Amino acid sequence: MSDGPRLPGVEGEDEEDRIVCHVDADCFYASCERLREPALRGEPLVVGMGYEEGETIGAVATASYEAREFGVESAQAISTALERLPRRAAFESGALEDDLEREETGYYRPVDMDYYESVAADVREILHDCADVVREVSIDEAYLDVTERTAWGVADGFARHIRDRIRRDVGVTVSVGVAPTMSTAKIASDFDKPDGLTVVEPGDIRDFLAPLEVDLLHGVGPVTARELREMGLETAGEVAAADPEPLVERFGERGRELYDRARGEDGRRVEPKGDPKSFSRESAFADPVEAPAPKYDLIETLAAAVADRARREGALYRTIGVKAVTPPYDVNTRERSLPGPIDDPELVDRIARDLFAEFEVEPVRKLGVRVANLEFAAADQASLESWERDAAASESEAEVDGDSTAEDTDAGPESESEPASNPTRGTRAAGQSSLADFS
DNA sequence: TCTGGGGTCCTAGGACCC
DNA sequence: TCTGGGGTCCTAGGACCC
Repeated sequence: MSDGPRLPGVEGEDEEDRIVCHVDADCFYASCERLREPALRGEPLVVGMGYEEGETIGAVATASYEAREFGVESAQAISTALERLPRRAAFESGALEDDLEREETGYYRPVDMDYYESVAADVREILHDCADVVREVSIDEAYLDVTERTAWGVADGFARHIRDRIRRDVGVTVSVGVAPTMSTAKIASDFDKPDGLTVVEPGDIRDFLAPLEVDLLHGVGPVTARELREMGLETAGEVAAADPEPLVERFGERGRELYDRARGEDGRRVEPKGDPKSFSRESAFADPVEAPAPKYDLIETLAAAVADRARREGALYRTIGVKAVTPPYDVNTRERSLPGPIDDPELVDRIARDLFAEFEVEPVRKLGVRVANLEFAAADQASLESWERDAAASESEAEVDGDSTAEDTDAGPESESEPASNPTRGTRAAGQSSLADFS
């Protein structure tokens, strides 16, 4: 497969020059809405989470570029968005003040994940057709290793091909960044949105990154950006030229990473995403609630939803947790780990209630239930009772052959390319693992 | 910024073990 | 009884991402 020319003196795979492509859909949810409702094209459009037609609660999931002109931003409260950009429907029914122009209003739609998923699946198909390795980061974003498919010098044509094919066959626009590393490819895709195409060749990385503000680096949020500025570091170039020691001192391992990324150094290879680490469901009250009953009702609903999700995905969980957000916005988490992995909705409910009891009398704005420490070994309907029943019996054999069973899927690097959410993943041939054991 | 939902990774202290 | 040092697991919180 890799019969291409090798650089002299370069042996290790990690040192090999890769070509990484980052594909990022432009305001994806809004694009999807326009796909099935073409009248929304060119109009200000806001897609709201937890939003329902005519309501004012929820938050902005995606705002079209036209809506952003009015100061609508993602993660904003819908109520704020509505102040800046009133609903077109309200305008047309004459419900708004008469000095408002039609052009000063926009469309609002609730999130419809099932539909967006179906569009994303079409995009994914094209991406997998264009690359040997694809890492899907989220519904609207993926990294592709296209080293074997293109070369520096013609990479822009290859990226254009991906972009145009998605537009033609699916009908949504994406922005593409190409670079030798994941972190720079990501920044490149963001550089020229929407419908952008940016190629950063190996020799140009430092110059490309240098003028960028630190918060454009992946992993730098508001807190880190402020601290970096306090250290006198405003741009990626300044971070790249700085002494890394104070960064490591202040930010730990992340400081080192930050320094590397700012220099365009990133040893990560594009690898398919592994199994999920946790499942959670959460929900907010319209106003803080003090009475215990509605809170326990919500815990029950969330616990059932999470347990159901885990079962559908074929996951066992060993840790159950709750989250309670109390005013003003204090996030409290409690969790408990069990002796062994289970699939037991009753127990999720019981433990979630138990963990939540501490907040029974406090005002609560938001609640969540989570399961973690997941195992995707073939689910055999474990419950705590059955686990305890079996524990004594299996303890001795676990010592002997626990490592060579399906359980070792957790231990190694996530290099196996089995399809996710596949209940057969525990059935890997015994012969394969024994070969690996001796090598 | 007055706050939606679903995730990931890191850190730090304590328990516990050898 | 007090004391070392290393390793792992658990829990809570925080920053960040989309």
